[in-house]
Amino acid sequence: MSYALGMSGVKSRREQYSEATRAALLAAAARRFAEHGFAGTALEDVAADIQATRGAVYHHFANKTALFRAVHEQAETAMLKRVEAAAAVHADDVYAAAGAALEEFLDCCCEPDYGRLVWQEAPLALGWPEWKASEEKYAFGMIEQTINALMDAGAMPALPATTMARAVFQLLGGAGIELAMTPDPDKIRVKDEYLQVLGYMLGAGPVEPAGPTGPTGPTGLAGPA
Amino acid sequence: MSYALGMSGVKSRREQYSEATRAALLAAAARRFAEHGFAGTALEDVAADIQATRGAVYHHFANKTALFRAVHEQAETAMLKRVEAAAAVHADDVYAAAGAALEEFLDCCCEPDYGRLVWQEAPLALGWPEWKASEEKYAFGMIEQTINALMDAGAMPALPATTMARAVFQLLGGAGIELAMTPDPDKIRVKDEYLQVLGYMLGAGPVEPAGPTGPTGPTGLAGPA
DNA sequence: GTCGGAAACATACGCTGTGTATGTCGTATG
DNA sequence: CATACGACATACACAGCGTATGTTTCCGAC
Repeated sequence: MSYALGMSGVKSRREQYSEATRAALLAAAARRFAEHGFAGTALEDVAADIQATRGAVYHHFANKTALFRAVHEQAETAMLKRVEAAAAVHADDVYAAAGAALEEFLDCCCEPDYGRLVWQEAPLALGWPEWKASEEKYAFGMIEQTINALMDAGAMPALPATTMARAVFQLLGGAGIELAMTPDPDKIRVKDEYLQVLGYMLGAGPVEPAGPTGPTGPTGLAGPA
Repeated sequence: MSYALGMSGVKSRREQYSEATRAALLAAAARRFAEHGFAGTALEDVAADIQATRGAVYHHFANKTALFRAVHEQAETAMLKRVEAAAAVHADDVYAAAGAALEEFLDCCCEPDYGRLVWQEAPLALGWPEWKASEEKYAFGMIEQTINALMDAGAMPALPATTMARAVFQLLGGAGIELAMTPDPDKIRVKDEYLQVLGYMLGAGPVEPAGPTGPTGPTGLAGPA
């Protein structure tokens, strides 16, 4: 057993190089996957972007799917971090927190890569079962939590929570993919329209066309009566 | 120009044979695509199901994508026909018609093939832009029509209709895919839960847990106040 | 310091599957 | 009955994944 220093936090030069190429591969793969889709990208090209060969890819990842899995996981954790940070600002107000989280999520989807990667390619690349299991950990888990909080607060009748969460989940996914594919100049408008519609559907009532910093917050989620 | 009889409705024996194999190919492809996905099915296997070779496939269809396109279009028109028939029963009542259409659509999605084909494989096989354009003609067009009717009837505030339709569209798609993947014994329960949730989101208010033939119809869509 | 040894790649190969080009056979038509 | 065309089957070229096998470079021990 050599390389005993690996676990002490000190990285040998070889390890540093290796991690660098691995990171570079991930970055290149993310770009390619987001732009040309999973099936549309050849590992040869990914490797070429790094001035390497497919050998490097297959050294760091078991296969094409594993590479995508890594890219996907990276994108998801980054999103989750952003959304949690946005929600944490309103730790005292459930409604404001939900609204902030919602908007931050939609912003993530405006990032050209995220929507395509997570909502379009992932189910294909990973297969629906694994994709669903993955979302259970990320977006879906977060949504279910929020839904439960809103139900407890009385802002929403006690419907089957899981199915409700799934519906919202799918709704956000649709909005996300739509936003990801919308040309830049229209993004803001479409996003606002989605916020309105989501506010109506979740708040379960007509919503005044509040400005982005209106009295009920950007989502139009109405507080308790 | 020979075969002048082709346009008089009379089919020569050759044409009959040709159409038969074409139809058989479509049927076989539909099964394969639904079961193993687009990327997971080899044209070789599709042809083998017909006791033919890939030559036959490439004779009738330009390429793999074109074959899928034909299968997809067939599934969509069949669905549309069913839903329209279900809605036509309640020609006088907008709410009942919308409810019947909704439930029939979900039933279509319970068909093992439809959900997977249309909502999972189609965007991949056809590419997102073409898939979206296609849905514009089928499901989405129908939904937008219904939404407009509901808005006109005052059952729904005048939100951005197109975005609202897109949201509902995505919602139904999600329900469809979920139902398509749900094991048989749970299908009825999940479908009912979705009907409840959809009723809440669309009717924009709490919904009494009505039975399948309750006073407000199976969707829980409330009539005008 | 030098000497195994292993990690980090590169190179070479086989396989599967698509798309295309060419061949063959039957059938409709003059 | 000869000929042409449609409906396929066969054969081939090529791309892309996965694997097996080198080759180099660094690390650690003696």
